[in-house]
Formats: sequence, structure tokens, C-alpha cells
Amino acid sequence: MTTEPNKNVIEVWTHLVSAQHKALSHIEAALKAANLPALSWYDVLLELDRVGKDGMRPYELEQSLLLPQYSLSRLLDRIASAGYLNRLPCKQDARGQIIAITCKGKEIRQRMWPVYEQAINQSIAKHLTTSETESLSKLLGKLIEP
Amino acid sequence: MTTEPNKNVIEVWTHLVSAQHKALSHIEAALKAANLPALSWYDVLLELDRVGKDGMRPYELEQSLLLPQYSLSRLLDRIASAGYLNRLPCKQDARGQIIAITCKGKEIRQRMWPVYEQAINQSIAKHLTTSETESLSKLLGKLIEP
DNA sequence: GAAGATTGACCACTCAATCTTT
DNA sequence: AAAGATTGAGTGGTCAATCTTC
Repeated sequence: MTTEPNKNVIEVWTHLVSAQHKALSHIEAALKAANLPALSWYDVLLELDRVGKDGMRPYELEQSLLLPQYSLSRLLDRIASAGYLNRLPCKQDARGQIIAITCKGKEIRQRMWPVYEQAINQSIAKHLTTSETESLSKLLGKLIEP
Repeated sequence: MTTEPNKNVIEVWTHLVSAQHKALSHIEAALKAANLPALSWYDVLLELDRVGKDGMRPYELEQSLLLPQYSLSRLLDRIASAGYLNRLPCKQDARGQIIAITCKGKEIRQRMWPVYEQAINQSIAKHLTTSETESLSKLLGKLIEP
């Protein structure tokens, strides 16, 4: 809480970067080794799967994923090209569109999850006790608060 | 430590991504707003500044930074073009080279640090007590261990 | 004018291939 | 053959500009 230099604060930052990098590399490598799409695709497909067949608007996705509009636009292009989602015109607002997951998209997401989950467990759970996991989750939560 | 699905483990992962993303965005934005180079340049310049005027070999830098060889090679290109480091032939091993920070490089690194530090403090210290900071540092440390 | 979304140009990262020296 | 380092081609991210509709 002080404004003076604090060694532990710097260390939190460097450890945060290293830990995220290490876990992410492991997860992406596991997906690639299983011939599955990248993690960014999973995030999109998960959200679309949750809202079901009525789909959602891209600007709604922006908020849950941490992507700017132009970046999401191109990501959706690629996922749509692979046949995992459809883009439909939006009747309420002709500027926008509705994106909805396809059967093929649901299927690939289901195949991704076990690989993803196992990689998360290996990156996180293997290093911590149950109680440490809980503490870490709470502390990281504080960093995210506005 | 279990192999069964654990809600907190997933939450640690998602919070880790969000927290790192939030802090990184803030830091990069602060550097850009001050018309300073990106964070990746700082990491290189800091290592070079530490070893002093004798410089170091690129493959040594690879280990401290989390970059593959080809990625570092291009990063060094850019930093050298800006005049912040010199590439010198290596007499002991003609395959390699020595990279050393320039005066201009030292200067820009010194100008980057206060901006960087303040952004870290705003991203981390503002959200945590001293004791929480210490705990978080230790817990994140466990994730990095091999 | 503002919001939803896309695009062209540019920058940075990745992979595999390459070159030189050991 | 292995290690240090670079490069060409392809991919993804970023910025500013643009288009359409509200």
C-alpha cells in the first residue's frame, strides 16, 4: 500500500508473468500436440456454447473475452472458415450480426476440454495444496477488481 | 492435488490470465503514453545494463528472458536499429556475437524505470496489503518451480 | 454524431530451413 | 553432428480509417 519501492511487489509482477507464461505454453503445446485449435478458439466456442442456438452479438463477446473489436472480428473469421460457427444477419439491428456455434463447433469444443483441463491441472494443481489453491484464487481475484 | 475436476484450480487459471492481462495492458499503455519503448525492450536493456560494458551472448539472454532464439534475434535487430545496443563479433567463438548496451540504451532504460515501476505499483500494490503481497509472491513462486 | 463491425497497412511472433563454426 | 544465430514465408495482433446503420 506504500508508494515507496517494494521488492515483493516487483516480485509479484515478475512471478505473475512467469507463471502465466509457463502455464499458457504448456496448455497451448498440449492442444497442438492433440491436433486441436488454439486456446483463443476455445474461449469463443465456450461462450457460444453457453448461450445456445440463438447465438450472441460480437460486442457481447468482447466483454467476456479480453479482445478488442478488430481482433475479435478476425478471430471469428478464422473460426467461421473452419466451420465451427455461423454468422447470421441481425434482424433487430441491421448494423450487427448474430454468431452461433455449429454442431461441428460443439464437437471440437468437447474434444478440447479434457486436454485443456488436464493441462491446467498439471500447471496449477500439481504445485499447490487445496488450501493454497483457494488462497491464490482469492489473492488473484483482488488484482482483478476495478 | 487431486485428479478430479476442481473449481478453484480453474479459477486460479482464469484469474491468472485476467490479472496478468490487466497489469500488462496498464504497463504497456503507460510506457506508450510516455513515448517510451515497449516492455520487451526494457527486459533486454536491463540484463545488458547489469552485465556492464563487456556485454553478453544472445544465448545467455534467452535463458533469462522467455524468448526463443529466432524471436530474440529479431528483437535485438530492432533495439540495435534504435541505437540502444551494439553487436560485436565474438573472438572466442566466431559463430556468435557479443551484445552490449550503449549510453543511449542506458539512458532510455533509466527513463523507462520510473514509469514501469509506477505502473506496477498501481496494478499490484494498490490492490493488496503488505502481507497479502508477500503471500501472493510465495504462492506464485510455487507455480514456477520445475 | 455514435455504435457495431470490417479492412488495409504495418508490426511482431512462429515454424522450418539455412548458414557458419565448432 | 551439434551449437549459435539468422531468414523467408506464413500467421496473428494492432492502429487508424472506413462503412453502414442507429
